[in-house]
Amino acid sequence: MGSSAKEEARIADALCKAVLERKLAPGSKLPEEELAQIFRSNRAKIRRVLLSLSRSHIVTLEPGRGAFVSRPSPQEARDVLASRRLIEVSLLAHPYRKLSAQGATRLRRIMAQEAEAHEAHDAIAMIYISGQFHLTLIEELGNRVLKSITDELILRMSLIITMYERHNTTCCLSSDHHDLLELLLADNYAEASALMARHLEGIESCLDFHREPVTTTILSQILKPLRD
Amino acid sequence: MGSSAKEEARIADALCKAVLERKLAPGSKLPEEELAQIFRSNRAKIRRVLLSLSRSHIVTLEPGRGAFVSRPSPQEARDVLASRRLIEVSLLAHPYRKLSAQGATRLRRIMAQEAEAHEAHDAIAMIYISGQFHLTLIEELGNRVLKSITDELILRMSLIITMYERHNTTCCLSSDHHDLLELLLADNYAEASALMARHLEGIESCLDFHREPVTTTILSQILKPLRD
DNA sequence: GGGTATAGTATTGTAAACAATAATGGTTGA
DNA sequence: TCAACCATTATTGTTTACAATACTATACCC
Repeated sequence: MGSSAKEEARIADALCKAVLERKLAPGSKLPEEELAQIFRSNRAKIRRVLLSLSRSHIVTLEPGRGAFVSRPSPQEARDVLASRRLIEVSLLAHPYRKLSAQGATRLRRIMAQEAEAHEAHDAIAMIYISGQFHLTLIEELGNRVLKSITDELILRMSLIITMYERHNTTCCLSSDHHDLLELLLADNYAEASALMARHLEGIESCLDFHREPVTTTILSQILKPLRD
Repeated sequence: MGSSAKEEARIADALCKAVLERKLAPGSKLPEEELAQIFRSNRAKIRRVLLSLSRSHIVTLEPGRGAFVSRPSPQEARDVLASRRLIEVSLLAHPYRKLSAQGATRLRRIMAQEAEAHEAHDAIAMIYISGQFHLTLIEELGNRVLKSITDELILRMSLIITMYERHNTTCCLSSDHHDLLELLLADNYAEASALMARHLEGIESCLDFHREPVTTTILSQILKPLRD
């Protein structure tokens, strides 16, 4: 049975979600045995998952020392941000196809969740849902390849924000998402693209690459609730 | 010693090069034991390499059946082409930074190699060098993240061309590369971007997604010269 | 007291044997 | 002659034990 690949995907997803939700700090050690116990799995599977995540630049494998949550350098951070901006801004300016009614519905649904999380002051949920908004937008106006590329970029950006976020800042204004959808529905892609540029620049302006990032190496206790 | 990662990179590179040079046909079986012998390695390392390549969509792992060179579907092909077009065209229109003198030199050197291969009627070398031209361009005007993204897209495109190329067509006119460089040196990025769009569309126009692709499952004999 | 060396411990890396699964070929019966 | 079934073979998947390496703590010397 092909449940092995499924199980590995489950573990990888749990780890990615932990990164997205800023629970796994960059630099954290990821011991194989410990992960195997947490996910009720075995070292071999964990090992494959870590190899996969290292290919996505989420995890860094140091030979002989083990796996660590990646710590993107300021240069890598700038490159990731610029790449994401290039893709999203360009796609909005020259969409692969126009936003369908169905697509608009999907986006609205996500925005409703976003508002809900906002009401509940659930910052963690908001980060995740915000990512989903961007990804859905790319899938609707673009294609799946761009989506999977951006998926990885968003994950890497999560690490970047955790490392370099300036204090007392609130990233990713949800009002932008609302305005964005309005512009798309009005077929105003030029303005939508410009707004997206400002939106992403807004996130970037919350970063400070000079600050030496705190390396809160969180113990894996935090992963346990994410098992399933 | 960290020679293990090096060795795996060597094997992965050899396989990627074989894909780039159209020697490994899409659909070809990649038996673990055979690869281990060819590369004088062992199954464990081959296994990790195949897992890595599967994450890059170069190889498809079918549980219980083994690894195969990927066979991108027409839809996936269209998505890969569109994504690459988006990235390269947008980057030329809005480059991260202008082409430096050093960058121009790098590109000229690659174009010289291209001319050389053209003289020698070495079609295989030309494909590889042409890819290098595009990648260098992205590295010079953009950044490393975009480069590595495009690196993967070019590899996937190689599979796509092998599968869907119309007969009697010559893809990727090298004269375009020459004109492109001239435009960049003249600081005419708008025209360069337009030329890149035409250039990539030219490649796409050589494809025919209706044609059922020939599955020349090449035996791995062909890989042996690529061992080192 | 601090720094270095060393013994012990924990973790990662590798290999090999075994189990499970899918492909192959031959046989039998209609 | 063809098709279905079964046995054989080959290949993949998993587990285990072991080897190598890096970390930790203690003791010893300067």
